[in-house]
Amino acid sequence: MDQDTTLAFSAHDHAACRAATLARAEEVARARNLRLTPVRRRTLEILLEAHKALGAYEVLDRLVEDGFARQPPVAYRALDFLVENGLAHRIRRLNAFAACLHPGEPHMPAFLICDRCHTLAEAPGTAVAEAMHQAAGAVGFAIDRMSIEATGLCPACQEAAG
Amino acid sequence: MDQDTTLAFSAHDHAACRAATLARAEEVARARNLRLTPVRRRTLEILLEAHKALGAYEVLDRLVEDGFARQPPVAYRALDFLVENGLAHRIRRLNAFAACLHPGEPHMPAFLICDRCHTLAEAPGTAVAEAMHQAAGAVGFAIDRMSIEATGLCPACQEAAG
DNA sequence: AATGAATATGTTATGTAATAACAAGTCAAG
DNA sequence: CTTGACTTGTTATTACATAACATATTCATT
Repeated sequence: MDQDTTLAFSAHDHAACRAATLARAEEVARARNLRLTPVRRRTLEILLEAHKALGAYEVLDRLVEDGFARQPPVAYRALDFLVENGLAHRIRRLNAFAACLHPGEPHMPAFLICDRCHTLAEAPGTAVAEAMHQAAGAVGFAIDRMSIEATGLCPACQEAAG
Repeated sequence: MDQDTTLAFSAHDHAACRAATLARAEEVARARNLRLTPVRRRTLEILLEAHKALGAYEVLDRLVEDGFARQPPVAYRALDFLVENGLAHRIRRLNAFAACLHPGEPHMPAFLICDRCHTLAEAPGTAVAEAMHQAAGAVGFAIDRMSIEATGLCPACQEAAG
């Protein structure tokens, strides 16, 4: 298991973590000629600061604090842009969004959502994705995108819940 | 690959298919002492007739035709009951519901959603689920439930689009 | 049969998530 | 310096989901 995944369930330096991820995201944007405009950049920062999944309207609330208009499209457009470009992920079970922790690296995240503390971990889903492609291939289905999400209890909450 | 999955993407006798599935669902309900009341039974029939994923309000529209009140809880309660008891599935990517095609048989469905014709197939996701449990176990996460969904093109639509 | 606990339904209202549509502004390439 | 692509501002609407509480039904137990 890689380090980042483990980190999601442990205490760590959020500030350093998010600064590094943001820096990597900016590199990716530059390399691909993406326009990381103020709203978009701020939206990504917000997701990184939260370090968990945020609903579009929660993001919007924070954008408002930064002077942007309180209008759903403001948040949705920025979030959609980030998701389209692999800088954020959409968590369907939560109707929420989270910053991608591995921008640039092609990866198929499998999300682990704690029912109790709502921490979100991005586990490496390569094996999962492979099994999925196999199952789909067997019936001739050509996969474009997939969402692989699980709910349950993170290590800490398992202890707490006994 | 099992037969049912293949069937989802081919022409077949919908009427016979849904009658058989409904019969199996009724057996399951009897065996487990579930109360398959009129709304619930009718809701299941509606899902089976559609043979694709339906939004809660689409289900509600059809329930209204059968004399039930046009109130969201009517549809949601019936749908939630069916999902809770494994007689239907919730497709998160679509905010929609579909009848389970294998009621009673424990299974982990992997959903394949065609972007073009919106057909939904329930592929056997055992291998996928296993890979998932492995990935989760490695970080100490205890999975309760998971959703495995993919969008893409079904065989027929690949040809049409190709 | 009476009764009480659990379950299911009827109903009103509200909360939450997401998008349509169009006008106006920005920016880089020709 | 203008054209075309992209981005943003703004209004309004649509879609999805649940809270809360009253009523009724069911079923096991007296």
